[in-house]
Amino acid sequence: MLYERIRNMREDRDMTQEQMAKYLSVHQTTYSDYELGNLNIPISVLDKIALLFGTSIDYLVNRTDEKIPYPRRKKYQQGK
Amino acid sequence: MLYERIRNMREDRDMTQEQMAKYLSVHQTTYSDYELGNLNIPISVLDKIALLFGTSIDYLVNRTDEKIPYPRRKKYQQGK
DNA sequence: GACTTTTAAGGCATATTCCCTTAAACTGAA
DNA sequence: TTCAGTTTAAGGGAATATGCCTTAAAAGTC
Repeated sequence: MLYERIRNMREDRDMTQEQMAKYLSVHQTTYSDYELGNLNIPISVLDKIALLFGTSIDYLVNRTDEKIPYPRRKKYQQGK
Repeated sequence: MLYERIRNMREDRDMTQEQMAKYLSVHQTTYSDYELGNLNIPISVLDKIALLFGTSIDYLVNRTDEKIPYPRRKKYQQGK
């Protein structure tokens, strides 16, 4: 499943969907649909999740098994 | 601009939007909207672009300045 | 200038998103 | 083992976004 890692990392941190939803400014049901793969996760959301979990988008979407994030850009502005 | 790097990497390779569109199985105008930021690029598309350009999604969306991607997963299935 | 190639804009049917309400699943204490 | 509280998921629908079409504009080429 595409977003299995996000679910696992959330559970590893003992966070609820409600907490994640609040952090991401979406509804709990929307977040649930993200984890279930019913909805495509927008880049802006993946960006925030990667930041929260200290990993890369590539890792979140299973492109790599390396958990450590790429070095962040100095001037990087968090996407809206 | 969010997708400026994609445009630059495409031009570096002397590819037209039409060629990119064909590779991604979308219309040229859709691809144009991607580069212009009029449309959000789905993960599946970013994945294919990263693969084509030999970089990471994180690099494409300006999360890092590191162009070289982490090693790909062995069993990684290209998302639809 | 004319011609070709490439990129962008306007418009629109369709698909998707996100939230709401509600239901189901899970937890733990009494 | 039931009951209340918590957490997650399903159904439905208004609002929004998507992707393609046609066409226009821009950029090269001769």
